[in-house]
Amino acid sequence: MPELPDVEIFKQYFNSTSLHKKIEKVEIPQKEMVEDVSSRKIMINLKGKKFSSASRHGKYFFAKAAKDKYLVLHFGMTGSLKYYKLKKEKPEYIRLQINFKNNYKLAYVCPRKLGKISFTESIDEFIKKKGLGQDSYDENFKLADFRKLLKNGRGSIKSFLMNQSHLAGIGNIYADEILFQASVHPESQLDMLDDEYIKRIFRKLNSVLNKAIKAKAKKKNMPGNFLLAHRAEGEECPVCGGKIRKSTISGRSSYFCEKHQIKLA
DNA sequence: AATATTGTTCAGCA
DNA sequence: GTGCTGAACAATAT
Repeated sequence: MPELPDVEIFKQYFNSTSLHKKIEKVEIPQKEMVEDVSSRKIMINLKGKKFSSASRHGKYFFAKAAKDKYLVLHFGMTGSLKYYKLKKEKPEYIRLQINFKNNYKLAYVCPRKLGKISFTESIDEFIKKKGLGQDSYDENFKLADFRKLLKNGRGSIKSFLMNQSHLAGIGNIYADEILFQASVHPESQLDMLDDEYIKRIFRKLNSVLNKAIKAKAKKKNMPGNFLLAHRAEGEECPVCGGKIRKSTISGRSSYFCEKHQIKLA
């Protein structure tokens, strides 16, 4: 479930396992998943280097291998990272693997192959080329910026929150969660949201991402009033006791409480 | 067995 | 040109 909080946790995991270790070999068994560059280029640029830091923009992950050299990973719907040593710990569906000199390996696992492997000389250029908007979990992202962004959008609030060119990092699960916490129906139209609603959504956007990251993006650690653990038709709303409903918005399953989430349309 | 699934891209349309 | 919507994509779990 890699949305922003998940990728943030992958970054922390990477930082605590894979920095400052010499890279002996890079294996890319799934060349089709490499985008815009050759897999050869990635291997050549990583071999013999050490990762010095990692960063994230929206759902994209960047690992710095040298000055102006970054491995880029996107996790699609099912991607993850695993650092391991023993053969019996080796995960299935490895699409890229970094073998370190200390005999540990970092595997990029992606069963459904909807992720992407890439490489860039400039993170800013990469973000621009991808047309990604402001990162949703950036302390410089303020209410005034959010207001400005909303003015340029049309359609439903949920589609807006999920649109990576407006705001990078929020996907289906967390868009639902933010709107659930803000008591706003996902199909509410942007032009109907007054400033009170905008403030509320923005506050919840921040608090939901914060709490999700504190919970290590794990469902079982999430606060009890989160929708996340109750995403099923007919479930009881953990906030007001209403019924959880499901509908399709922007081609994705949306879950919301029919009782306390108000529809503005 | 049929159905659902966390994301992005691209064609089609307003 | 613009920007939104919905289908397609791959492979698995239930």
